Amino acid sequence: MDVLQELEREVAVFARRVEGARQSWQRHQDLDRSAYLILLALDNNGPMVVGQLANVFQLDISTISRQIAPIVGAGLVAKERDEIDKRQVRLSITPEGSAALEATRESRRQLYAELLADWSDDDKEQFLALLQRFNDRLRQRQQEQENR
Amino acid sequence: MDVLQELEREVAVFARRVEGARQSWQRHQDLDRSAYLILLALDNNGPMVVGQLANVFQLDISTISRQIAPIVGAGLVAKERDEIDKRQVRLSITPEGSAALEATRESRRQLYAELLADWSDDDKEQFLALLQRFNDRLRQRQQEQENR
DNA sequence: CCACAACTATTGTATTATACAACTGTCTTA
DNA sequence: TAAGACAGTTGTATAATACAATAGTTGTGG
Repeated sequence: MDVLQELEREVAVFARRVEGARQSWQRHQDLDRSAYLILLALDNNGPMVVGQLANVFQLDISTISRQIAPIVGAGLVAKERDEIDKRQVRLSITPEGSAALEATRESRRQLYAELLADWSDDDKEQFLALLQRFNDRLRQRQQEQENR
Repeated sequence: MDVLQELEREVAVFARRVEGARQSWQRHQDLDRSAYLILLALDNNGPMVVGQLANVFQLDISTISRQIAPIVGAGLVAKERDEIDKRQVRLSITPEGSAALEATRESRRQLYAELLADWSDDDKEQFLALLQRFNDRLRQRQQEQENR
């Protein structure tokens, strides 16, 4: 068996499946994918400007600009011009945003608890470690591609 | 550290990243994602009808119907009405389709060889096994959701 | 046995996520 | 200080998807 080929295939299927599952998984009150990821980033890193988010997600600034509109409208993130460089727009998570993030996070944690109910702690930790390693590698590669 | 929560997050990032990487990874002659996955399925399972493919990928029949048009046009899959049930359309991979699939597969195998260059064989096998297990679980869950 | 309901696939239409282009306002530098 | 670089927004285009309407085919209950 060619492990690389199998892995490649499994990753392709995985991406497709996770993507497809988005709609059906999502409970009504949950944040949608882009909002969730943006709030996660702001929660993790503290306030960020639009371009930084675009960079993190490897998306066009215009895409982020559009994705933040509804979550700013909903009061989940605050938007203010940077005082030092007035071109930039600084985004920070609000208390309401934190609450919404926590709710969605909990809802998803539940889902994963169910999905991985029969996995040993060791398996879960292994999977997490390998996924993180793979993600780091992908991030690194994307950086390289930019600087070329 | 909450392993489930970390895992959930890592999966979300992973899906986003793999999705985003699609364009930049894809060499010019390679099959696009939908063509690649459809040819993989036909190669694996033998001839299938449109509805079966839709079921495998959890997509609407109309979506598959549209996705097969270009690959039929390119001669990579053959399309014929089922003789027994003339409503159905039977799809099978052609020799050209097999060749195209093999080429894309090899190109991706190369990419993965590079991405995972410093992984031990053991790590790769572990990751593959865990991914497969997770994918199986997702498939199973989607089945459950349908029958409800 | 046949009319009508169910099913398969296609095509029309709408939505969503995305990128690129044009533009505005701000900054930096020669 | 004028010219170019930069950050973000908004307009427009494209791609992937779902749902609705339709056409052709099959199965079934009176």
